[in-house]
Amino acid sequence: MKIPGPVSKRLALYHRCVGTLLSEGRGITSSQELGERLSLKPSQIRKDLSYFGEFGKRGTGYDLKGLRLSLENVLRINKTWNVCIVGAGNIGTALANHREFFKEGYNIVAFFDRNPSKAGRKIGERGILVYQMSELEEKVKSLGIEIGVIAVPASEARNVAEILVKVGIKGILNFAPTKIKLEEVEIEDVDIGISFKALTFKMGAREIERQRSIGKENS
Amino acid sequence: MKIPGPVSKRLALYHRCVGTLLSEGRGITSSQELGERLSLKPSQIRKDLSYFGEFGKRGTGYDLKGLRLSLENVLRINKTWNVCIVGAGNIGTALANHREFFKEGYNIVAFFDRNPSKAGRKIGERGILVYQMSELEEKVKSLGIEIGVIAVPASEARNVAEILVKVGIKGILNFAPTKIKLEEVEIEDVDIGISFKALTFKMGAREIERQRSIGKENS
DNA sequence: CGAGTTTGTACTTCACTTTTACAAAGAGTT
DNA sequence: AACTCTTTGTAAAAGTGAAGTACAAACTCG
Repeated sequence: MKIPGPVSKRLALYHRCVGTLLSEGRGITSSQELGERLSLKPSQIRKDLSYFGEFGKRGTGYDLKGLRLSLENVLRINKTWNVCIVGAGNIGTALANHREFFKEGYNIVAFFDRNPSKAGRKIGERGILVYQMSELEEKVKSLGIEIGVIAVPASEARNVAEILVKVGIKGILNFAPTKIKLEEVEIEDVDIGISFKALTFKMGAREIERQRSIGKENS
Repeated sequence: MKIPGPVSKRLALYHRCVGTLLSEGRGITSSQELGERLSLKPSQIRKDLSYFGEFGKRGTGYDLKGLRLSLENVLRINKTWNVCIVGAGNIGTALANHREFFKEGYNIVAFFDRNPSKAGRKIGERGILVYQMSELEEKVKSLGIEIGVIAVPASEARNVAEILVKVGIKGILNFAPTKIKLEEVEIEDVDIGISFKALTFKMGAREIERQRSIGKENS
């Protein structure tokens, strides 16, 4: 069965919300409550979940612990993923210090950098080692790395992505401001520059709308 | 006229692609070329642009400099936006060091942090000052800040957003792992945790598909 | 002037997403 | 056990965006 694209991000939101509810000491929830917290229609939540099974109990709702487990299976975070970051710059460092990711099953185990003088350094609070690019293939194997984060300039991003594919990486999180398209691997883009521009575009649209409605008012 | 949501992000992509073409020394382009570079249909690009005017020349294509200017008007980056970052942590520092944003019209002018001991420090290569939260209102006015970046833990994010709205901020870029919904302001979320989970979900889906097709092959 | 391009746009079709609506299943009460 | 209330799961309908088609209009170039 084909799963619509946006579902994956919503599932991740559900998982996070379930975690929040659990930490508030709650035991069960409903599609309605989740919908309120996430500004989504309850029916959409039920439909999204129905792609993967029946996790609720009619008349009661969803058992939070069970739902979390189910979502973790669906999202494939019932295991720890070993992650490497290519590019030992600011973004990479920020990621390495974000202990949230480790808690959620993503374990950053190595940095790689084109600049050989960075090799041997330790990055961030957890002191993650920087290796040379030439060591990538060996380290991916020996450390069991399955996910690569691209945190290099746009001009190098495609090249890095191809290298990652070549050494057997199956998933890439791309922070470089460029669209990479490769058949052999899943790529998820995090494009902050585009987000800034989309924001100012929407701010402009809102401003125009505001002025238009004032104009109408006075006419 | 109602503009479809996905259009804003595509416009930002066009703008970036136009910049790349210009830096390659090119003078004109066509919807076909843009389509090839961005993996989009030429008709969609023409359609997106047509929402905002007629920027091309029939028989020739688009003058790159003119198109860039037009896109900058549409995206509201024909001016410099003054930006503040709330939360002087790792993400904030990474943003402050990203000179790309400044080049594109987003000028980070101040940090704010709840922790008073951080006040007075200078962050990043450009030495941007950290102020106390109590100085927010005054600084937003005196520095002409219009955009706020939320780079604090999820638990504080909503509170910070409400403060930002109160002092007159019109646009928020939210890096905290939580969905904030406020009527009075445009909010754009950058949610790295969700991107990680969406990635492993897709990796799992691809794996299942692969196994399924192997199974079919052997039956 | 005529052939060849390429845009801008109207119209259609298609695919996907969201919403609506309701039967089915269970909980709680009397 | 009968009845009410709640909430799920899902089929069907409605809505939305994307893709494809088609073509007149505008421009270039020889």
